[in-house]
Amino acid sequence: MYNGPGRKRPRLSIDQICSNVASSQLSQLEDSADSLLSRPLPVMITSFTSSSVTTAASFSVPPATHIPSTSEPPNEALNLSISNRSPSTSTTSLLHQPVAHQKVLQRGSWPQAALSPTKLQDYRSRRDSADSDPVGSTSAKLEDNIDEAGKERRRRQKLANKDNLFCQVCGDKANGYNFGAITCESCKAFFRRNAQKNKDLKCNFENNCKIDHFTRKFCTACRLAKCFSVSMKKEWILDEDALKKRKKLIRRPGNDKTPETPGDIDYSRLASVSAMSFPGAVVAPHLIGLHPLDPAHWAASAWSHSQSPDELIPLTDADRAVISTVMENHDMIVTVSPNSSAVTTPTLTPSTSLPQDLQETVDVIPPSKIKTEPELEPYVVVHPEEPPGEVNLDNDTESGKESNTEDTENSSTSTQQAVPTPSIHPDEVINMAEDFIKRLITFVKSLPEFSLLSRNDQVCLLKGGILETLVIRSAAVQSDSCSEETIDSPKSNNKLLKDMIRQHTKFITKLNQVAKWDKTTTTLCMLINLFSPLREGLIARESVANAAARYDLLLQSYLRSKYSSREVSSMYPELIATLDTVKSYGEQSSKQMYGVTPAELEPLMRDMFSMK
Amino acid sequence: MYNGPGRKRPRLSIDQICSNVASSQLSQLEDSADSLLSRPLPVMITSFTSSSVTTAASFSVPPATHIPSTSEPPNEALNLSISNRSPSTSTTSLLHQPVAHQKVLQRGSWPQAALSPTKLQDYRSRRDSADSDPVGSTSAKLEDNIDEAGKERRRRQKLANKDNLFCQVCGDKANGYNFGAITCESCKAFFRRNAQKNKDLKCNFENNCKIDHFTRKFCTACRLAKCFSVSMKKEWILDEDALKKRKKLIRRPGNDKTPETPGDIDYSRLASVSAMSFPGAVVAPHLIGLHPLDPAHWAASAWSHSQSPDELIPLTDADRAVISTVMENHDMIVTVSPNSSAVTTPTLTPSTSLPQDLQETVDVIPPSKIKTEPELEPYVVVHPEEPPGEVNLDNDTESGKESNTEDTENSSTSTQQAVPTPSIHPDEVINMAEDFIKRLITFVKSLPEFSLLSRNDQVCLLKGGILETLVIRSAAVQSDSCSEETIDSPKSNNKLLKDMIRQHTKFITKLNQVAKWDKTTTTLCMLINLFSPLREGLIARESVANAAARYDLLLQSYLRSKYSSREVSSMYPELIATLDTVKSYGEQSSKQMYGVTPAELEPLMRDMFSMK
DNA sequence: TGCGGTTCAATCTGTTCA
DNA sequence: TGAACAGATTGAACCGCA
Ligand SMILES: [Zn+2]
Ligand SMILES: [Zn+2]
Ligand SMILES: [Zn+2]
Ligand SMILES: [Zn+2]
Repeated sequence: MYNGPGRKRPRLSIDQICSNVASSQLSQLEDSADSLLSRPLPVMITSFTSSSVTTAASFSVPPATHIPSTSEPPNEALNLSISNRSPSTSTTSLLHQPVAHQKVLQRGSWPQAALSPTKLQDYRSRRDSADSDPVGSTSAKLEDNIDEAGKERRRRQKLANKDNLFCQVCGDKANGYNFGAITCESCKAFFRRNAQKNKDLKCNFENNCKIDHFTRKFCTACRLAKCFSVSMKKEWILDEDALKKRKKLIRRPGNDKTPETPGDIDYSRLASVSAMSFPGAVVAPHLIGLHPLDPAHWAASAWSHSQSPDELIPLTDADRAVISTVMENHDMIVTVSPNSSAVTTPTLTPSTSLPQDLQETVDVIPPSKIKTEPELEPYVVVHPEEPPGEVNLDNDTESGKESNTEDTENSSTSTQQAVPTPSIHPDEVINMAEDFIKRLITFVKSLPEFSLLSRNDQVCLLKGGILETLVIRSAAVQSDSCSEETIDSPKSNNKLLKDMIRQHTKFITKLNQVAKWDKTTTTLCMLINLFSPLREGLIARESVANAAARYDLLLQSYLRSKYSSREVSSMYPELIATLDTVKSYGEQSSKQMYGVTPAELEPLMRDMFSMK
Repeated sequence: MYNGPGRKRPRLSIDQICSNVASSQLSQLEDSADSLLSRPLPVMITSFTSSSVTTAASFSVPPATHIPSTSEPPNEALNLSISNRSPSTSTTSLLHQPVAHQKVLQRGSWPQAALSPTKLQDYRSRRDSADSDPVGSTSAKLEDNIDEAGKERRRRQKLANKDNLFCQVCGDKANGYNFGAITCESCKAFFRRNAQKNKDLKCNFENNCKIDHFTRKFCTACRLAKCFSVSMKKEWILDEDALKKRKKLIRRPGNDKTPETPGDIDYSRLASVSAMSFPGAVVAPHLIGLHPLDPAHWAASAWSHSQSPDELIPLTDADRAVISTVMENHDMIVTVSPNSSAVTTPTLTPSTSLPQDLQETVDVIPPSKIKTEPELEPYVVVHPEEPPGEVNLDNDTESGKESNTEDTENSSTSTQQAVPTPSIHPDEVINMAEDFIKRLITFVKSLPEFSLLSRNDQVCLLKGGILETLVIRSAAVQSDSCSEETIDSPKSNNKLLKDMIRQHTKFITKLNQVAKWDKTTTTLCMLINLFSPLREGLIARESVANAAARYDLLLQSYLRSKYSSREVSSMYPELIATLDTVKSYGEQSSKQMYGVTPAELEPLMRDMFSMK
C-alpha cells in the first residue's frame, strides 16, 4: 500500500515558541493566553457614522482616565515593558498613565462579500475579455491581423504569469486556475481524484501537515484540506452526467461557462447567500475546516457587481464600519505608535472580574467610550446562537493595568537617534514580549468572531497562530521602518538570528509590497490567517472557517474598493500566497529562535512587537 | 570551547555532574562505579551452534532466576515490551509488577543478532523448514523429519517473539532478523531493493527524518540510513552470482545460504588475526601519550593492502567477529530500543553472589545464555597477564539494587504516542540515569580491554569519560530520534539547558552525519574515546593506549570494509575530529549541567539514555 | 488560451509465495 | 532471503470545448 503521507513537521506549541523566544514567563503562554482570554475584554462600540474620523481621533487621544476606576496605578506588566526601552526616568512617568480605556469592538457587522454565482462567470469572462481578444473566431485571418497588436501584449502577460504563478496548495509551479485556485498540474489531478470521493482520508499526524513540493504526497488528508482551504471547488469537478453530456454534445453554449452541468450549481442561490455574507455553497469548503484564504473562493466569489473592471467598488457602509472598527482597535491596542504618546495598553488587568457576562459588562463601560456598530446584527445573525445585539465578549473593566507603552514610546522616540539601542536586560525583553502578546490577545478578543469562540478554540487559534500573527502584524505596523535598523543592529552576532531577521525582513517586505503598504490590507491578512480552521485542537472549526471567510470577503471588498478589478485580480491571489508562506516561515522561525538569547532577540522583538 | 551565551559555570567533577544529574546516588559515581566494577559481570557465552533459535528463545525467556532451568512462565520483560505497544492499562499494571524480576534479564541471555554467517544460515534453514513447507526438495523432507522435534518449540518461540518484536528501523511489527537486524517485512524488502543500488538517495530535509510506520515512506534516504544505522548488512543481500547458484539448485543447505565468502568465516583463524590486529608499530604513538585519534597516526597506519581505491576491503573474519560481538553486547546491554520491548536491563541483580572468581562464576551462568567468542583467546593473548580462556570480567551477582528500568521503560514506551512525554518524577530521572550508567558500565566491562585493566584505571577511565561516552553513545543509539523531540520538549524553560540540548543535538547530528548513521561506527568511536590514555590518574596508560589503538584500527578496518578508500580517507579524519570535539563539549556540558534540576534534565537524559 | 477531463507510464510499497 | 505480485499514487502529457 502506498499511502504516502507526509512527513510531518512537528509544529511547535505556543508554549514552546514562547519559551524559545523569551525563555521563561512566556513559556506559559498557553496559560497566560488562557487567563487573558478569561479576562473580560472591554467592549468597543463604534457608532457607525462616527466611525472612522471619530475613531481616528480617539486614537490619538489619551485614554487617560476614561474608564471608570482605572485611576489605578500603573500595572506591572507595563512597567516592565517600559523599562525596556527607557532605562531611566522618563519612562516611569509615562507609565503612570492609566491604561484604562480599552476598547470597543463591534460585534458583527458584516460587509457582504459579494458572491454570486455569476461571479465566477464574471471573473472568467472579465478575465477573458481583458486578456484575450474577443475577436471573432470565425475569421482566423482577421484575427491574426487584429490580434497582431494584442498578441505581443498577451504573450508577455502570459509569460509574466506563468513564470510567477505558484500552486497555492504546494507552492510548485502553477499553470493557472484549476477548480478555482491557482494550482500545479499535480494538485489539480490530485484534487480531481480525491475531492469528490468520500473516502475519509485521515491524517496520521496533527492535521496540519505542511504541504509543499516535497511533502505533498505525504498526507493526502492535509493536502486535500489545503486544496479546500484555498477554495478549490469540488463542485467544479464534472460529475458523470456532466461528462456524458459533455462528450455527447455541447448544446446550449449559454449555460455553461462553467463545466458544471446546467442544473448543477444554482447560482441564484448565491445571491441570497451573499446577502448573508456566507453563501452556503461557498462556505461549504470552509466548513470542512479549511482555512479561508482562497484565491479560488475568491475567483468564484468574485464581485457580483458587473462593474467595469476599472471602476472601484465602494465599500458598503457595513464593511467600511467593520473595517474601521477593526483597524481602530488594532491601532489602539496593538500598535504602539512611536510618536503618538497616547498609548493604549489593554494589557491584562489583574482585576478579578468576570466573565462571560457580557451584557452587563458592557454596561459597565462608559457609553461614551463604547463603540458599537449597527451592523452587528447581521453578524449576529450569522451566529444565531449568540444573543444578537450585544457583543459576546468578555468585558474588561480593566484593572489597574498601566501601559508602559508610553515608555516604550518615549524611549523609542528618543532612541530614534543614532544612539545604539540601550542594552536591555534580558528579562525585560521577555517582559516586552509578554506584554506585547497580551496586547495582541486583547485585540483579538475584540473581534467578535474570536471572542465568540469557546475558550478552547480561542486558545487553539492563539497557540497555533500567535507567532504567525506577530510576524504578519509586524508588517501591518511598521511597514517600512523595520528592515534596516533591525538588521543592522550591531547586537546580534548570532548568525542564525541574523538570518532570521533577514528572512523576517524579507517576508515583511514582500507582504508590504504585495499589500501595497496598506496597513488595513495587512491587518486583514493577519486576521484571515488567525482564523485558520485547521489549527490543531479546534472544535468549532466551522465557526473559525466562517470567521476566516468573513475577513476574507472583507479583504476582497476592501481591495476592490481601493483598486481596480485588474489590480485586485493579481493582488489578492498574491496576498493569499504570500500569507501562506508565513506558516512555514513562522514555524521555522520558532525553531531557529531556539537557543537565541533574549538579548540577541531584542532587535527582532522590537520589530515584531513594534517597539522602537 | 563553547563559550556561548553567557554565564560560566564552575567546573564539575564527575561526582558533581552526577549529583547534578541525578542529585543523589549518582553523585557517588566513583563509588558506584567502583562497586559495579568489582561486581562480577556475567560472562556471556554463546555457542555457535545453539545460536539463533536458542538465543532467540533465551532472549524472550524470563531471566527470572535465570540460571539453568528456564522453564519459567512468560517473562516479565516481555510483558513490558508488549506494554509498549498497548498504551493504556497494560502499562500501569506492569508498573505494579514486583520489581524483583526487573533485572532479570540480563545476565546472560544473549539474543543473537544474526552475526555469524552460520547463524544466518541457521536461521534461514530453520525458518524455512518451520514455516514454509519445503514440499519439493528432497533434502527438505529430510530436514523436516529431522526438525520435526524442534518444530513445535521453535514455532512457539517464534510466535512469542513475533508478538513483541518490532522493527528496529520503523518500529512496525517485526518477524525476526533480516539482513542483520530485526525488521519488519517492508523494511526488509526496502532494504533489499535499495541497499545495494548506488543511486544516491537524497534526503529532501535534514537528513534526520524520523522513520516510523507512517513516515517511513517519506524519505528513502533516511530510511536507508536508518537501516544501516541498525547495522543491516547490505553484504547479505544475495548478489547475482549467489542468486544464480541458489536458483540452480539447493543442495547442501549448509554452503551457500549467505552471500558471504565461500569458506565463510573460519573462526579458527580469528585467533591469529586478532593477535595481529595490534601491531606494535601502531601502538607507539599512543604510548607517547597521544590519544589515539589522530589523523596523522591514521594516515601512517593506513591499510597495507594495496587495494584499488574503490574496492572495499572486507573485514577479516576476526575483525568482523569482534565487531559483531561488541555491537551485540552493546545493543543488548546498553540500548533500550524504543520499539523493541524486550528490554535488556542488565542492571545489577539483587543476587547475593560473588565475585572475582571467574571461572566459577561462569559456571554459574547458564551456558546457554553465555556468549563467548573464540576470538577472545587471541585477545587475551595480547594481555598475557590474564588467564586466557575466560573473560576477565567480574561476574555480576547483583546487589540489592533494583533497576527502575522498568518504570523507565514503561513511561518511555508509552510516551511514544502523541502524548506529550509524561512528567516523570525527578527521582525517577535520577534513577534512570543511574540505571543507564550502570548498564553502560556493564557493557564496558564486557570489553576485555577494559576489564583487564586495574580497578584503578577502570575508574579513571570512567570518571574521565563517562559523560563523553554517554554523549557519543546517544548518537550511536538513536541516530535520528533525538533532535526534534528532545529539543521541543516543552519542559525545559531553562535557557542554559536548552542550549545544552541544542548543542547536544548538534553534536549528535554531526557525528551521525560523519558516521553516515552507522551505529557500528559511532559505537567504535565511543570506545576509542573511552580508552583515552591521558585520563587523569591512569597508571597503565600503555594498556589503555593499546586498547584505543585496537579499536581505532578496528574502526579503520570496518570503514574500509564499507566504504571506498576515497570515502574513508575523508570520513575517518572527520570522525576523529568530530570525536575530539566531544571532549570540550562534555566538559562544557558538565559545567552547564550544574544547577539544572533533574526535572529539566529529563528530555536530555531521555535522549542521552535513549529512553523514549 | 484556459481549464475541464483522460490516459498512462513510472514508482513504490508491502504482502505473499517459494 | 528472493521473487512475484497486486495495489496505490502520482504526475506528466494530452485531448477538447469555448
Ligand atoms: Zn500543487
Ligand atoms: Zn496531515
Ligand atoms: Zn520496518
Ligand atoms: Zn530524510
